Order: sequence, then structure tokens, then C-alpha cells
Amino acid sequence: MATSGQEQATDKRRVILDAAVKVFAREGFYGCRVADIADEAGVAYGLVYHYFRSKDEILDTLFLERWDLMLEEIARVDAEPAPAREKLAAIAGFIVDSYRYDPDLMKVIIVDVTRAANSFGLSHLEKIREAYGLIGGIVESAQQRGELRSDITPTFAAMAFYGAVEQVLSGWIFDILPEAAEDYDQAKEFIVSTICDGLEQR
Amino acid sequence: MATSGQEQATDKRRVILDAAVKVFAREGFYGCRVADIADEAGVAYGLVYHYFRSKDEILDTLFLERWDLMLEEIARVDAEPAPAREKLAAIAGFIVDSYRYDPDLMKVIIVDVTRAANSFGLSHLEKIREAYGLIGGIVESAQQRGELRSDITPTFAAMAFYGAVEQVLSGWIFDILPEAAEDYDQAKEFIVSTICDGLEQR
Amino acid sequence: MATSGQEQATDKRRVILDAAVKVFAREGFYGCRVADIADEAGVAYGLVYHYFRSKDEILDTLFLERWDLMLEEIARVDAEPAPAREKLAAIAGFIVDSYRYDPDLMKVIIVDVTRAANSFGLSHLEKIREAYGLIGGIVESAQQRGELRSDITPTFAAMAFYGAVEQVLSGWIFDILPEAAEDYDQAKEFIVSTICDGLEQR
Amino acid sequence: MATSGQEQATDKRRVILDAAVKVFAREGFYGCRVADIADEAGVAYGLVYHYFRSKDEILDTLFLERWDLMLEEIARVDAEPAPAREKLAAIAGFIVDSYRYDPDLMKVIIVDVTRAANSFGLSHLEKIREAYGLIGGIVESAQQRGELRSDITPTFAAMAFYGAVEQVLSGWIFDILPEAAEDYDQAKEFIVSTICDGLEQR
DNA sequence: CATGAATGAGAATTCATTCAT
DNA sequence: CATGAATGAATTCTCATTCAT
Repeated sequence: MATSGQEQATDKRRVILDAAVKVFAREGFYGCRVADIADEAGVAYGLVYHYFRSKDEILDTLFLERWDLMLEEIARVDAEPAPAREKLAAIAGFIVDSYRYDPDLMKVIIVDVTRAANSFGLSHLEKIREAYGLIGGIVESAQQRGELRSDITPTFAAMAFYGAVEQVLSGWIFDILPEAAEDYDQAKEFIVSTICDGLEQR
Repeated sequence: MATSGQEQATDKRRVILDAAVKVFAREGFYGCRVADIADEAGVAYGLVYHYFRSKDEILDTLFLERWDLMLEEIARVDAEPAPAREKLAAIAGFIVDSYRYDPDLMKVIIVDVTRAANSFGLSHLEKIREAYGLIGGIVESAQQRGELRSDITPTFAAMAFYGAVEQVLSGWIFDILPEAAEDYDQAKEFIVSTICDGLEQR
Repeated sequence: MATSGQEQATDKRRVILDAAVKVFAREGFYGCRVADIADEAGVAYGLVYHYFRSKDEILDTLFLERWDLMLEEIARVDAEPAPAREKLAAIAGFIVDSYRYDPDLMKVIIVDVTRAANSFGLSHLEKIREAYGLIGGIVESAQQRGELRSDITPTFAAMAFYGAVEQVLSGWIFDILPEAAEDYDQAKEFIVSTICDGLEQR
Repeated sequence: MATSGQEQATDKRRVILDAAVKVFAREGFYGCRVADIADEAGVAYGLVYHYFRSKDEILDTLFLERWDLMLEEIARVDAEPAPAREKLAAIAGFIVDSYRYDPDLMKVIIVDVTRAANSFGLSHLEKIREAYGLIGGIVESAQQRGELRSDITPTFAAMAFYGAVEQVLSGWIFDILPEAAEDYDQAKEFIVSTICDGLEQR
């Protein structure tokens, strides 16, 4: 009975992590104190340090949890025998949905992880490179199959694609883009259409 | 008159700003101390506060100097009677060249300002929105002239374009993209071609 | 009855004390955490507090166990009808052997207890004084019997004697004196000979 | 005029050091807070860290200042063409006077430096070894000249001598030995007489 | 007895900012 | 303008101790 599906209330580690997402999103990684996280989680200060070595490690954990999910998703998508356009659509869709489902977490990852990349050394960068590598791989095979143009390097294409996706999230985060229910679905289409078809009139 | 020959060596304010760029780029805004800036500049601690009200103001100054230049450039480009594609190429070129000329400064702007726009009051956000607005304006008129597709909203198009540009710079900053002399020029072409023509084979 | 054959493995209290000796010796009383002791002992954190009221009490216990043994030994030695020289030799021998048998424990006693006697309330200090008093008593009676010079006060003589002994242990602890099997026996002789006969050529 | 002999009032570094001696002596190195030192010194908290990297470094500095003085004194004494007995008397006298002149400082050095030796790594130990080496050297040459017995190793003799001296100071520190004006001079004689002549009646 | 999660008061250290010279 | 000592609030992290199971 202790391991049934729904005992959220007692997994303090999870509670702390979820609280951290809220607090980081609200005040920024540098703008909040560990005490804020403990307060938000409703636990004692010290418990945060029982589960995490440092404030950094909390951000780290948050990033890795989500990023690994994304890497898995990209790998899964890549394994399907579908055209590149559909694969890119699935990836964009996954990221957009990640934001829709948990905007705070994605805000933290986009805003705070990148900013802290300086101090976090290299482990994050490796993970991030991995994502670009996978996307680049999708582009590359599509180029070999003649689906995509070959005069743009795969890595560059991956950057342009991911940059467009991330900037859309940034647009939502910073209230530059409208953020209604229908905008999420529209964004997925727009991203793929822009990157695959281009902005120019045909 | 401000740039006559021999006062360069004594324009401590400039020296401090340049030192701040190096230090912010190396250690991040939060990762460095005001003392590091003074050290890097080779001036006394207190002098930093003679010229700047606060550490924030240094970053502000750095950002505004460059961003205003970019806004001016975008406005100038927009005023020309050229096709949107050329205008976007000019803007991408300006940003890429900004990075080529002063990568540290662009790193600071992208990592410490752009990504953290909501930590710094609203003035930065306004400036950033202004840039997107100008680019969106370029897209919009091109749509009206029939140059660009009209089914993608101008703001969205602006985000995709700027996102691609920024991600390329991020790629250089974080050693994901190769960064040789020819890569800069190639990047300009790739960005415009990707965003305007799309990745798909025609 | 307390030492019957098979309970050794389960005397957790003893295991904790022995672990504490190792940890205190290695990291110092202030330099280690209670968790380190539990880890070294291979028991659960909380068990330490089942057997001991506090971290201090562990050190207290360690000190008192050994120091009381020494006090008993000194008293036993003193009760013998032997010359002072032999009594001092026996005491020096006991202390040196204590170190030889359990160097970590003696290191802890010398470094963390004896030198810090005034941090730990007064009970330790009393115990320490008691030892000096006993040794002083040995000197005093020997002076009355004409064995030892009477122009040096007994308390002072006790300090000089004990100081020489402790410094030899310190020399071993801090790797200043060589520490081979033969050095222990030699040390006993040297101590007594130096203190009783003096360093000068006769 | 800024470097005249008596401007104590403005050398804050010195003020902090002197305050630290008082506070360490009163509460122990581990028993006091950096705030106590700042308060005792009458300076702002942060100034302590302006002059010293850490609490440890304060203790370090205190130790080295005094120990170097002692090393110099031993070297000076050793350079004189006097019998070993006189040299040892001079050294004992110097240490006893150090205590008489500044008991708090010597208490800190004897009680806290040794205890912290674990954490302070090796630099202290080197310094301490140096002192023993110098004293051992005095003994050794005296042995060669036939002044002192040769069957006791010089290093051991140095330990016994220094141990006796230090224990006398400990006796004062812990209120085991009487501490009146005449006791200081008597102690010097007692130490040398005990170590050189021995306790036994001749 | 045994476990280890939970608590929270402390303490060291940092560092932006001020200010006297 | 220039210097760098002085200030002290803010924060992270530590760790002895408690307690529910």
C-alpha cells in the first residue's frame, strides 16, 4: 500500500522539486532563496539539503529530468518510418505541449538553465548537444532520402529549428506572443511550416 | 570631438565597460563581483561606482548601447525600398557581424540580458519587444506586397527569424557550431535561406 | 558475565565508541559529524542518539574510560613500596603502552580533550588535575624519603614529567618522532632517565 | 607622520588580530563566532573578511607571528657561544616571558592551534618541527662538546624539554600551577634544573 | 533496539554599496 | 577624479538533535 500509485503527499523530494519549479519561475534562480523553496514546499529548511546537495543541484535535477524525457521522445520519433517533416512536427509538438502542460518548468529550463550554464560546467552542454545531434540526424537522413535540401548543413538546420521552437516559448514566457488554447496548436503548425516551407510566397 | 586622438587611454568609463564585458562573458553576471570588473579594468574599486550607480547599471548600459545600435540598423534597413528577404539578410548580417566583432558582448546580451529579461524590470523587455515589432513590421509589409506568405502571423515570423539567428550565436557561444571565418558568412545565408525558402526540397 | 563469547558482534554501543575514536582521530572532534561516526560504525544515524545523549557525551565517555584506567594504574603503582623512579617508569610505561595499543584513542584524548579541557565544563579538568595530583604525591613522598630533590615543588615536577610523556606521544602523533617497535621501549627509558637523571653529563 | 611609532588606533588589521586573541582565549577557537571578534574589535563584520580570508587564517596569522618570533629567538640564542644549559634557559625564559607578557596569545597557541592542527594541514607542523630541530641542534652540539649525555637522542631531548615548558604553561592556563609574579622566574629555573640536572637527589 | 527522514538554529562567508581621504 | 577601506544585510550551507515508524 505504500507504493500505490497516488501517494504524492509524502514524497518530500518531489514536493521540493515542484516547489522549486514554482519559485524559480516566479523569482528566477538567482532571485530566490532556498528558504523560499522550503516555504513553498511546506517543509523545513534543512530538508532541502537532505535531498539536494545545493541549490544548483535542484536546478540541475529539474533540467535533467525534463531534458532526458525530451531526448527519449526525439529518439522514439526518430525511430518511426515517417517523413522528416512529421518528425519535426512531433518534436515541436512535444516541446510545445511540455510548455502547455508545465509552463513554469519550461520557463525555468529556458531562462535559468541557460543563464547558469556558465557555472554548471559541461554536463548540461553535453545533454544539449545530444539533442541537437539527434535533430541533426533526422535532417541528415532526410537529406539523403532527398526530402530536405542538402545545401544546409544538418547541424545548422537543427539549430534553426530548435531556435525557432525555443523562441516561440520565449515569446509566451515574455508575453510577446498571444497564449490562448488555440495558439499552442497553431504554433506547432507555424514552426514546421516556417522551417520546412519557408516564409516566402511560392 | 568625443573621439579625438589621445583621450582613449584615459576614458576610464569605457575601460570599465569593456572590462565588464570580458568579466560578464567569462563568469556570468551573477558569477562575478564588482571587484573583478575593477581588477580587469585596472582601476580602483570605487571608481566603478563613480561612473555607474550599480552593477545592474553596467549591464544595462552595455545592453542598451548595442541594442539601440541594432534598433537603429533595423530601422535603417526597413526604410530602404528593398525586398523583405534582403532586409532580413541585412539584419541577420548585422547581428552576426556584431558577434564576430565582439563575441563577448553578444554573449552577455544573449545569456545575461535577453534570457533574463524579466529579472531586470521592464525597460529591457520593452526594448526587446521593439526589435521584434520592427522585424514583424518588415514581415507585415512584405505580406501586404505579396512577397511573403500571409498565413503566418508577422509576430510569429519575427520570432522564428530572430530565434534562428540567436540560436546560431548560441551555437557559437557554447561551441556547438564551428566558428571559422567562413562560417560567419555562411551562417547569414543559411539563416535567410532557411527562414525564407524553407528546408524542404522544392 | 558481561564479556561472554558472542555478544561482541552486537554490542552496538561499543562499535559506535570504537568508530568515534577512529573518526575523531582522523578528523578531529569539531571536524567530524555525528553522521561520520554512524557511517564508520555501520549503524543508523539515530542509533548513536539511542546510546549517547550527545556528541559531547561520546567524547566524554571515551576520555573517562581511558583516563579512569590511568588513574587506577597510577594509584596501584603508588601503592607499591617501590622507589619513585620505578613508579614513574611504570606510569610512563602505561601511557606509552596505551598509545601503542590504541594510538587513535590517545590522540583523541591528547588533542581533543586534554588541550581543550576548559571547553568541556569542569569535570574533565578535575580528572586531569587528579592525575597530576597523584603523580605529585609520588614525588612528594619520594622527596620526604630523600629519593628526590626537595627544591622542586612536587606539582611542578609532576607537570614536567607528564609534559615530557605527553610531548613524546605528540611527537608520534604528528610524525615528529620515529615510531618503530623499539622506539616505544626506548621512549620509556628516555623519559625516566631524562626526568630523573637530567640531561647533563655527570 | 603616518608611520610614527604609536598609531595603533587606526591599524584595523592589528585591532582585529588583538581582538581575536582575546576572544579565542575566552571562548576558544571553535566556541566563538567571527561576529564576536568583530564586536570585540569594534569594527564591522565585513572588515574581518577584508583583512583575512577566513576565521582559520586569523588563527594561522596569530600562530605564525608568534612562532616566527620564537624561531628567531632560538636561532639568536643558538648563535651565542654559551653552554647548552644557558641556551635552554634562555629559550625557556623567552617562552615563559611570552606567556607572562601575553598569556591570552600563548593560551591560544597552545590550546587552539594544536587542536586545529588536523584541519590546518601541514604548514604549522613544519614550523613546529623547525623549532624542535633547532633545539635538537643545540643538544646535539652540546653532546659533541661533552656537555650533555650522548645516550639520549637530540630530538628526544628536545621533545622532553619543550614538553616540560609547554606543560608549565598549560598548568598556568588551567589553574593547576600557581601563577604569581615570582612563579614565572622560578619556573624558568625549575624547568632547566629538572631537565638538565634531573629530579633525583645527587 | 533500529532506522533515517525531518527540523531549524547557527555560522561562515559573500559582496554590493558607501564614504572618508 | 581616484582610491580602497569600511559597512552590514543577505544567503547559503551545516549539522546536532528530535521523532515518527
